[in-house]
Amino acid sequence: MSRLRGSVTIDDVARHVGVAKGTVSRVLNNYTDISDSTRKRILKAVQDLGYQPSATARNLKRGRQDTLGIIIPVGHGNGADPFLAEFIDGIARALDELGLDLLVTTAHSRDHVIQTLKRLIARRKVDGFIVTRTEVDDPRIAYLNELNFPFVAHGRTGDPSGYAWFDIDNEATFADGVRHLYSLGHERIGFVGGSLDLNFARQRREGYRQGLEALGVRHDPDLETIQTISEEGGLAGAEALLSQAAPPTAMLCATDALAIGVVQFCRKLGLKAGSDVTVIGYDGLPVGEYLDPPLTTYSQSAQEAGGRVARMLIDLLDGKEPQTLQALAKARLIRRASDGAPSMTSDALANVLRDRLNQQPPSGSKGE
Amino acid sequence: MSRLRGSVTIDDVARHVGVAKGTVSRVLNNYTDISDSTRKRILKAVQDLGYQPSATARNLKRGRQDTLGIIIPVGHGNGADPFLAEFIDGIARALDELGLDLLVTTAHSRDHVIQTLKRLIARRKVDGFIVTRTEVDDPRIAYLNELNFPFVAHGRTGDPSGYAWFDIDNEATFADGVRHLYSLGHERIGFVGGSLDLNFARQRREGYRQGLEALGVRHDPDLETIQTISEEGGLAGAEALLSQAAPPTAMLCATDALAIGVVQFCRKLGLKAGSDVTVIGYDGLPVGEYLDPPLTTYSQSAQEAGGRVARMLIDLLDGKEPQTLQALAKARLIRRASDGAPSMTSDALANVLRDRLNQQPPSGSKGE
DNA sequence: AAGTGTTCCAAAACCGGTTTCGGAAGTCAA
DNA sequence: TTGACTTCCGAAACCGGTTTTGGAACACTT
Repeated sequence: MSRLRGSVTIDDVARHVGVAKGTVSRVLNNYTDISDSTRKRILKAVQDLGYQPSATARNLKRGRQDTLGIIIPVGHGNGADPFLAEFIDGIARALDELGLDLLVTTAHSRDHVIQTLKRLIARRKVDGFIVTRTEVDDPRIAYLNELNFPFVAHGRTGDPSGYAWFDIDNEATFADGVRHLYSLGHERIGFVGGSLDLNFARQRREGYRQGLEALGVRHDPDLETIQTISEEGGLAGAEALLSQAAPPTAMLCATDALAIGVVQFCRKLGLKAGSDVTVIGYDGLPVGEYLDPPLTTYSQSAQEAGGRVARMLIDLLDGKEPQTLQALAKARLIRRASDGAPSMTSDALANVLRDRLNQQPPSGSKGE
Repeated sequence: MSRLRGSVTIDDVARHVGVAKGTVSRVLNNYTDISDSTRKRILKAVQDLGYQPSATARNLKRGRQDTLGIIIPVGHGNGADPFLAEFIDGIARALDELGLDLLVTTAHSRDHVIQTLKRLIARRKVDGFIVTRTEVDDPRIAYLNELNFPFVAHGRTGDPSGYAWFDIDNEATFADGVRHLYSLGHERIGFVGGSLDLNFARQRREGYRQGLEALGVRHDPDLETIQTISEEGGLAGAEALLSQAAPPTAMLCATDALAIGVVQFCRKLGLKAGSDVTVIGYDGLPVGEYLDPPLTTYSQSAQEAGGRVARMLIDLLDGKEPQTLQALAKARLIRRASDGAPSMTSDALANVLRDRLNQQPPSGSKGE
């Protein structure tokens, strides 16, 4: 009969038992107005025939898809983010328990993201979205809010009211970073930050400043630098901070990518991170473990975050108010080997650097 | 009227124009039996009302979902694979052009994979699957073949006939690796492989052997070791090969994870990869760039592979025969800095190693 | 015996599209 | 003028579920 491979429909079950298909449906949806004997006969038939309802047909009537969407932004060709891979893993695990699924799409520009959002919503392919890498002024969030379409953000925007989000307490974490460095004995603590368009970058700088203030250390603007978030940015940032008359003995970096660049710059100058100078990153990237020395960094569990965000979205779809779905978590310090007590004062460091910066070869030639 | 936010249905459009909804549908599906004037009026109304057909309703009738599925296997808690992140990116890009979407699920055990497969098929949520990390005897492929459900594998199984796949020519690539090492001057070339349950691991060892044979170099079983694919496996593999009387001066590794372990073991012994000993990996992991020295490796573009596999699956759904959809690609050698001409003979190396292996401290303490 | 509830389920409407069927109107040749 | 074809489109069936409606059968009052 049915030309689709083995697909058993509700009609097949109904016919097999000799009842109306509505009755089968009611049994499967736990209505109470079915006699025990009929219920049993139907359940047996469902078993025997291996019937599973078609998600499509059910969704058409119900108006739900049992599918959540995530749109991952990807740069031009430059691979995907390992954080996102784990994040998605966390989401998928959480959804699996509830029989929901995750639709993953990538978008390569700001316009493309909105366009994809629009398509997925109009075509009704998903019930809600998970938005990652929020910006201070995020067009996706504006769009979804306007449509009143359910979503949860991983990370906040400039105005974090009125929608559901889960975020790391960047301020507290970076203030903690400053405290940690200070307790190691560092007094000149630098900060290598990222573009202030990104909300988290702004918050991390704020946390750095708050940390200093809490300790009563004067905030020196020369110890702060803003770079693009990349290894190159880290190189530039380290150069900017270290070539000063009174360089920092420790550098707190907004991301691991920046920290990796900083460590590289230090190595080029023959400085060893962890003893000559201290570097701390943020992200807990696996790459950090293989660095020389292994990078000390703050980390949140991406998988945990994914699960958390997914559960929040489900709550939202169940009717909870977005305002009640806002949560902060703190990142954990993973001490590896790029931090330690200062081996020399800022002045001594400046002396060492003065010579080396001059004789520094133009490029990273390895020598024999 | 409609209680769903702004959702315009085909009926709205039909009413607005004053035609039957079937007519609207025919216009949108490019039927030819519609007069130009009617077509224009309808298209205008579609524009004006911002109508987009509901994927759900369309799928119900069509029996297609315009959605492909991928199930990523994840170990217990130990993060996701960066390769897969890029692979998914490649798939998503290819699908985006055609308006298809990708459903991503994770599974944490063999049974769970089959179970998820079953659910997704029975519920008719996807039209086809992409299967990654194939095993020599892969239950997923057996299951899908049995059901005659469309899928494309990334990687082959022991019996690669009868289904669509895309794979790297592991044999050719590893034979090429041997040739490369030989041309650098290495004569004792080792191989650190992975569990032979994994099909690619088997093929890579085969390629290694073929490479030797093609050069007329005698195959020495002592130069081959099989380890679990991980950094630890690499450490163990390096120890096994290097502690012999006639150690290899170069080691070809089945994956980057193994190669990373090998490099680490060498470093612990004070050997520098790229000069004292040569190490080549496979995977092109970004991590490799940050290694000291940066790892020379073979790589396929994960993104490209994803796109390729996605397009194959689409062809399959369009009715192409699976047998015509089988393709091999060759990996590219990315020369970084862990390979080079041998700086000493196997004998000399053995001498150096003899001392160092004895005075080797039990654990990886860094010293000052 | 008639009226009033329950209990249980069949039948039909509905979700929003696609596709089939058939017929009205117009065109053209005979 | 009539018959045969086209052209174009309305009406209805259909996909496979869920939900509403309504009524048969039975038990229980009064």
